[in-house]
Amino acid sequence: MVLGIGGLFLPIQVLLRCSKSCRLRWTNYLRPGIKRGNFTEHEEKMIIHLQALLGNRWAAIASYLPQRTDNDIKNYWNTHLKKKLKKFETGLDGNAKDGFSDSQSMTKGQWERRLQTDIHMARKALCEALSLEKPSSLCDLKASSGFYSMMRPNQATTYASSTENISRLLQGWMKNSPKSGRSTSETTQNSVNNMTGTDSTYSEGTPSASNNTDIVSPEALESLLGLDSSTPGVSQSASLDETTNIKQETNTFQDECKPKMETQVPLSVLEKWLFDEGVAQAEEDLIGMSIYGTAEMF
DNA sequence: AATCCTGTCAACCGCCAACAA
DNA sequence: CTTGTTGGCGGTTGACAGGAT
Repeated sequence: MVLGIGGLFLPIQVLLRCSKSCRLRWTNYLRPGIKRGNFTEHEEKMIIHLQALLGNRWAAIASYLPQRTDNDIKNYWNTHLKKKLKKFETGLDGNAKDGFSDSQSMTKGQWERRLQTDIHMARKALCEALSLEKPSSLCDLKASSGFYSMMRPNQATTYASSTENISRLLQGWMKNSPKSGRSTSETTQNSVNNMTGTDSTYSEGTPSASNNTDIVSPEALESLLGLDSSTPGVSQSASLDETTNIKQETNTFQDECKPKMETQVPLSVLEKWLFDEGVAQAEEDLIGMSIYGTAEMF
């Protein structure tokens, strides 16, 4: 049903929308330059990274993906990525065969390995950022339950409160990633500027942060992040050179974060499985990633 | 063909902060 | 300072489409 007004034919719904709805529809749907559907792998990786770093702060995440709306990213997270992480988590619970048995476009576990590498890179950037920053923050963080707690938005607030940290952290990761439409520093600063306004109180814990329900279980994410000192899954995923670096960085980080951590987390099912799969495939994937990384630019 | 189930996504809702009167 | 308005944000809902039974 349409109504004609002064030569303009408008859907009846338009007339019933409040200004707020109109704005929303414009920003989420009508605004020119919006890219819709079919998230690229790099976008997916960025979302995963940023979600891990920022929590469910979709507007902030969207600022790094100029062509995507926060709503779009939020939907994509809720419908696709959360599911993938869940699946991954299920796999860690000893039902790996169920988790990975599905025939998907990617080969068995490929996505997970990539995700693992992605998160590792994010962690690497985090290490760099933190090692540059006051070490005392690490002590605060280690007081809580390990690295995962740091990544949990409600507890990560201690860390996330420092916009400098976020900026540095993201720069650390993004310099390893295909450049986006905007330059890294530009987008980072932009986002940081966006965040400083409302997030100055973030360290105190915002409701949205504390209400975050998209949290993968500590075990799953710690394993994903390769927290445990024996991280074959991660090191197997990296090329030799990078493996060395990562190992060093990992050790550094663990030394800083969990110096007294003596209890070795046993190999997760996934890690065992990754171990079995061999280095070759992992390296192949990683090479593929770097190729992808340079090829698929915005 | 009909029904059920599931996935997707635009839109709505409520909360909060900024701003103006 | 108080109150009202507006805009931004994140969580959630509901309509719709497509596949499965």
